[in-house]
Amino acid sequence: MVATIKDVAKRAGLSQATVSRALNKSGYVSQETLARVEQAAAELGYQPNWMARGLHGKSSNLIGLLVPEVMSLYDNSVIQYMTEKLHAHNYGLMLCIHNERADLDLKYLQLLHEKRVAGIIYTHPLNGDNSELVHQLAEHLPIIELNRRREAGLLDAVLADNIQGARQITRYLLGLGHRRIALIMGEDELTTGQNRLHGYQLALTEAGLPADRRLIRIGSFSRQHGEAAMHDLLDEDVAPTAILAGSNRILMGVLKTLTARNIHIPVDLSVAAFNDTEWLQIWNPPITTVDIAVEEMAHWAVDLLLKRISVPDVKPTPREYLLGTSLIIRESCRAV
Amino acid sequence: MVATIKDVAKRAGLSQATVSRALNKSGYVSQETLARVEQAAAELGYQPNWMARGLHGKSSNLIGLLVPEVMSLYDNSVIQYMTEKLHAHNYGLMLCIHNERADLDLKYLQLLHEKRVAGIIYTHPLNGDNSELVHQLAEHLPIIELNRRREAGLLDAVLADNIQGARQITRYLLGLGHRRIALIMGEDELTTGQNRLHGYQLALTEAGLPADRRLIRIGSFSRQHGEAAMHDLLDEDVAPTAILAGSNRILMGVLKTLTARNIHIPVDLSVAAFNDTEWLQIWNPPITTVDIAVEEMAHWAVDLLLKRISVPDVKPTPREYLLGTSLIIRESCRAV
DNA sequence: CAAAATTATGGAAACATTTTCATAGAGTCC
DNA sequence: GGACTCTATGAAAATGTTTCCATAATTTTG
Repeated sequence: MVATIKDVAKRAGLSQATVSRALNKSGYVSQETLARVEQAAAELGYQPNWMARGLHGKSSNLIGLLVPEVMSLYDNSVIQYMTEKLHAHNYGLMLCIHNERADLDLKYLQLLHEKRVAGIIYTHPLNGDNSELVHQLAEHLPIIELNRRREAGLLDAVLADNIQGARQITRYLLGLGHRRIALIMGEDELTTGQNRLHGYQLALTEAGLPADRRLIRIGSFSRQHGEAAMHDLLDEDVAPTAILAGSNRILMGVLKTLTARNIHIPVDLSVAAFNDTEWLQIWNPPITTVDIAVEEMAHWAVDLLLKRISVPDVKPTPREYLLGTSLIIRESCRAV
Repeated sequence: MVATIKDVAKRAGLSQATVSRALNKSGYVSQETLARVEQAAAELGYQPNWMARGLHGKSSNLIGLLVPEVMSLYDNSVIQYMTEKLHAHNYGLMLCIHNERADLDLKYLQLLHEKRVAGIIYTHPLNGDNSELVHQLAEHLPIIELNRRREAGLLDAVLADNIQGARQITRYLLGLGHRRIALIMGEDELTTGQNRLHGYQLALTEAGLPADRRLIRIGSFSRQHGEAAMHDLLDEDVAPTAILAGSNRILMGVLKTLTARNIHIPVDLSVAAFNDTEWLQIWNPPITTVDIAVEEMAHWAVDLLLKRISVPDVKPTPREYLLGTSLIIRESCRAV
């Protein structure tokens, strides 16, 4: 049988209340009493029961992380960082993966609510929209939007500066002499896609180039879309000289098509991507990409969430962190 | 304010007890009452409070998943499946990532213990060994070894049949006419590496071939080892005609080296791997590999754990599930 | 030196459930 | 037709904490 606070109290010859205060360093407790409590607790190997603890304040010591998948952006480093940081603050991390599906997302939102998590770090699914529920929940508990957003200024958010990133890499390609740069992008409803498109167009405009409709392929952030769009682009009268793949998944499709058509990077075509993965370094040739510091993203998200939890504010002014992007130049783009 | 069972009871004109029974489908409840309860619950948007629920039985409704990383084997599908299944049984999943480090692993083991998790699904870290603590913990709560094991027969385990898998793919290469098949493998302390080596040797022996020491490169499951070992093998007097990369990380290193040396797969060299990832399909040429059904692995692990939790047995006979492997033939190996 | 503030502790309520016990009507058995 | 069993429900206990309220002792303030 595991020791409860009652057992500690009995052993120390004190009341539960005092033991609780001593252990939590809340109210007044004398030095001597504190020592007695600590010794008794140690002797009994007492560990507070997490559930009973959470029962009172009505939030558990859990925070929910609801994301589309555990790869690319949400890979080891992000999740690892979050786990570690949260554990250090005595929070557990409850991971849910909605797999871009709104129905699963909904289920998990409810679940996290039921589990009375203290807060949620949330990435919208691509297919479907539960933001109504999200905003509703946000009235009771802090929610941080991570990496994606549907509407600006409503919730706290930690985002990549996608406008800047897209502009940066498009400029780079323009600098190499490319004039027909195609953009294969995913869903348009989210700021991610919108902003990347925006940054791309911005760079073109700055260079005095018109945005050619046929070079912009908006579909989904999927391998299928990347594959099909790439085929399509190659079948155009005037094929592009550079491709900007809007995500890792899209990139996979692009690469698949190029292999199938026996088109070589970068001699026949330059390719650049968004976000970095180890496989992009391994690829022959290594792929140039725009990346963000994911650890930093994780850091801000957790930090902000913990702050919101510790200083409850009924209607806080939404904060927004915009993460700078960095261009990782490899060998997949050549000058023309 | 969130609705409690009390509110539901009041609205339905019943007692808390009846509502509880109705919602949990435990004791006797009439059809009519059940309907009333469900309607009231729906109207109030009632969600049971998880912690009050867990307070009763002495274990939290959490189970711990302690794994090295969230990629390759432990990717979306595995974690997604586990989350879903566990949630369906009213358990939460607490994810911890030890990143192959024994010190982190230790920390998380203690943490999971403190949090009174009802059980742990556990994958040993490669660097270092906490199995003593693991066995100690296993006396109090069910622990399932996942995918890796240090010693047979002590704990419940869900493992891939690595002997069979390695044998299968080695046979395949032998069938293509290869006689000099190199194996680049990781740590030897875990059954994973041991068994894959064993299966490899088994297939060679069956074919009446001697196991050439110089073709076996045991190091770590890392990209670095793959890279170095591949270089080394190519510098041998008689270079191998086929490479068996012991993990995805090792494979990355192998591919990197081959690119650097301008060696083409499969014309110059055949390459096969263990475990499947989307990038293996994308690679040019797509890489042949031995894979296991990860969903099945997740399924057995969760199933077994839930069984152990529901039927507590002080000293259960350890169960072992061995998952069959399947050979996924792509285009990275050619007949010689 | 009296009043007020601070320090220290215990008793009991509160948290939201589940579970046990009690009660009682309705069938069923012999 | 009495003894049982089955069905259905409610009251209350139990779970392990934290927090609120009360009570004193001690210290500070005016």
